[in-house]
Amino acid sequence: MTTILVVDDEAPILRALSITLSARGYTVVTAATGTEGLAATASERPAVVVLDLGLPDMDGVEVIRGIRGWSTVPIIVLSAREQEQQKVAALDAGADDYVTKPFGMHELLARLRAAVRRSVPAGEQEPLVRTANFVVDLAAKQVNLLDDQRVRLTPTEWQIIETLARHAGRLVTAKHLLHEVWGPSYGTETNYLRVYMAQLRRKLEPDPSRPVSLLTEPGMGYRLVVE
Amino acid sequence: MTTILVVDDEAPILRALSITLSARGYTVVTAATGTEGLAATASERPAVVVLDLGLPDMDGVEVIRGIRGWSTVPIIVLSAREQEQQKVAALDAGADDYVTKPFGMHELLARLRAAVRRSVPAGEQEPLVRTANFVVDLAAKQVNLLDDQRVRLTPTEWQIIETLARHAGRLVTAKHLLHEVWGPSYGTETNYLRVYMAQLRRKLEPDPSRPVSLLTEPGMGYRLVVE
DNA sequence: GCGAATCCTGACGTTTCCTTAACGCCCTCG
DNA sequence: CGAGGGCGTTAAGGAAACGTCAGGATTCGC
Repeated sequence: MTTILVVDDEAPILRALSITLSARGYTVVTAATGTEGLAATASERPAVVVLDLGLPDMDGVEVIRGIRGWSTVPIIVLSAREQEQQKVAALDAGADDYVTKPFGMHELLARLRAAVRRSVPAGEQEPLVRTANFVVDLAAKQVNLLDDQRVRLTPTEWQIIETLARHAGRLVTAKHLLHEVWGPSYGTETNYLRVYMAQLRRKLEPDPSRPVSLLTEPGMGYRLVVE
Repeated sequence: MTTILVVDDEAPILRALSITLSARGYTVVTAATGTEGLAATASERPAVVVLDLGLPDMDGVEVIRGIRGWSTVPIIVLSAREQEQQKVAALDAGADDYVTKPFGMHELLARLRAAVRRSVPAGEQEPLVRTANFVVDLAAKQVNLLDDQRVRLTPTEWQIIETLARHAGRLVTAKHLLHEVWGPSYGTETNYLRVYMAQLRRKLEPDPSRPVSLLTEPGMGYRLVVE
C-alpha cells in the first residue's frame, strides 16, 4: 500500500530497514546509489524517501536537489555526520527530516509515520473532485460519471486525471504534467498529452470535440474545471 | 509576515529564540505554559509552533494533542529528554519534528525553514487581485469577470495581466512590461503593448474605449487599478 | 507463447496565436 | 494652422500549437 524508498549503500542497513519496514506493512523499494535512487523515485512513486547521505556515486545534497526539482515527496535523511552545517545544507536543499546514525529504529519509524501523515492529509482534504460530467475520487483512484457508472481508465490516463484533479480549477502546464506522469526527464513531449487528453475526453466528456471540463489553454497547458 | 509561536517556560531560551527569530524576519509570539500555548495557537494562527515539552502546567504530548484536535500547523518539539520513547510519543501525537537540547541554532533555523516550506502549500491562500470589473487569480492563472464568467486569455495576454497584477495599483513602465513578457532584448517595441492592451480591454473592460482598470499613463506606461 | 490491452510515434488537417503593417484619432508644439 | 509623435484599432499572413487517426512496439495476463 504505502511504498517507501530506501537509498543506502550499506547492505546491512538496507536489509535491516527492509525487514523492519516490511513487517510494519510498508512496501519497500531499495536503491544503493544516488542515480538509482533518483530513477526509483521517478518510477516507483514512493510515499516517502529515506536517504543516506554517504552514497558512493554522488553527493547526498545533490540527490535531494534532483528529487526536489520535480517532486515534493517527503525525504528523511540518514547520516553519520553530526556536523550542524551538514544538517542545514540537507534541510535547506529540501529534506524534511534529518536523523543521525546510530539511530533508534523506533524513532525512525515514528519520524516515518509523521512524514507519511503529512504527505497524506487524508482527513483534511476532500478526496472527491466534482466536475460538470464526472467525479474524480482521489482516495479510491477511480472516476465515476454522474450516474455512478464507473469509467475504466488506463494507468497513464489515471495519473493525468489525478494530477489535474489535485490542482482542480488551476492551470497545469504541459511541463508539470509530463514531469508528474512520465518523470523528470520528460518535458517537451506534448504530443503524448494530446493523445491522452483526447482519450480522456472520449471517455469523460459528453461531446469530446467540445470539452467543458478538460479544457486546453493553448500555449499554456490544461485545466480541470470543477463544479 | 510569517508568525512563529514559541512555547517554553525558561525565560533565557524564550529570549534567545525571540531575538534570533525576529532578526530573521519572523514575527514571534511567545507563551510560557501549555494553556497559554493552546490559546495562542488559536488566536495568533502561527505558521509554525515551537514547543518545549517540559512545561509546568501540563504534559507536552497533551499540548500536541490539543493542537492536533483542530489544526494541522507544523509543530517542532524541543526537549532535553533523549529517550527514544519520549520522541516516539511526541511524534505519534502529531509533532512534525523533534530537536534535542542543547541544539544548534542554525539547525533549528533550518528545521524551521523546512516546516514553513511545507506549511505554505497547505496555507491555500489564493492571491486574488480585484478590480472594478474583473478578478485576477494568480495561482490558477485565470481571470474572471464579476459574474464569475471565465475569460479566455492567450499566453501573452496572461503574462501582461499577471505582470500588471503583481504590481497592482502601481505604474509599470513600457520597458519593464516588454522585459517581463518578451524578454530582456526587447524594450522599445511599444506597438506590441498597444495591440495587446487593446485586446485585453476588449475582453475585460465594459467600455473598451473608456478603460477604468487598465489605464494608460501617457509617455510612461500602464497601471492596473484595483478595488 | 499467444492475445489483448496499453503505450509510443508519426502524419495531416485544423485551430489559435504572434507579429507586422496600415490607418485614424488626439494632443502638442512649432 | 499644419506637422508630427504617441496611442488605439483593425486586419492579414505565417508560424506554432493542437486534435485526430492509425499503425507498430511493448507490456501484461493467461
